[in-house]
Amino acid sequence: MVQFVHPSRDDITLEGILEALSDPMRLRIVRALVAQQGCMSCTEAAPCPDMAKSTLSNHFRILRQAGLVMTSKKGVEHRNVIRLDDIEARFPGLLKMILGFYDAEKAG
Amino acid sequence: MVQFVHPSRDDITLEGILEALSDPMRLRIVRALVAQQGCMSCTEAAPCPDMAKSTLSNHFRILRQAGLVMTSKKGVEHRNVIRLDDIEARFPGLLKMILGFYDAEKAG
DNA sequence: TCCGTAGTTCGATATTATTGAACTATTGAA
DNA sequence: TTCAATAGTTCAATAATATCGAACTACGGA
Repeated sequence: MVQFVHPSRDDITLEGILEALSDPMRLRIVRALVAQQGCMSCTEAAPCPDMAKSTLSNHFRILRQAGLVMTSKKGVEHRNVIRLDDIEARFPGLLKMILGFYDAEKAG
Repeated sequence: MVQFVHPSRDDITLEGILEALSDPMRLRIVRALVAQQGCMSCTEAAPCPDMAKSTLSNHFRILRQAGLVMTSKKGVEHRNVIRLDDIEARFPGLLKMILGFYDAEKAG
């Protein structure tokens, strides 16, 4: 049985957040999770369909370790939720600002 | 004669900024440059004294490419300045917020 | 019980970062 | 001028990290 380790709110670091969000694929995953306002399986939140499962799994592991994502098991799939409250408590406004700029850039 | 390439303001990307700031050493360099409110040589802004010159040089190259730092040559040394205005124009509030959280974290 | 699905883990390869050594450009002193 | 010292870059080799496919685990349904 796979058990996930999530850092407590206070153990979320700026370095971890920046490191996690510095990868374009992970930024897209986080973007999708925030937009969803609920949980998504890993495959649902996948940033591109041709990415290897193992790579996707690794990205989620990094997002979990950074404290950005909380994963629980539900049946055969994993339910991933963005830890909005914890991130907001730790770094108020940061995620919203980054995603805002991200969206603006994508919108052109 | 070494000539430096700096992206124009509009070519500064969020991805580039996040990528550049996701490295702790580069974040410390940027921290120092902002605090200085003026130019610093590479060695002056070095995040730790035992870092290899080539590594330090590479970090500055990444910061330049991201559009965070502007480097000009003055005599035997390089004058590095943080591109505050350009970054603020492109991503208002972002750098200030990140550095604010960084300082808060360091203050413990 | 057996098959399909969703993810993880593992070992190998590909990419990226770091390093020391050699090099360039500039300054200052003999 | 010439020589040594300084600041930083470039290069080639190595160290570290990311990606991948294959094998594996766990669960659900036929």
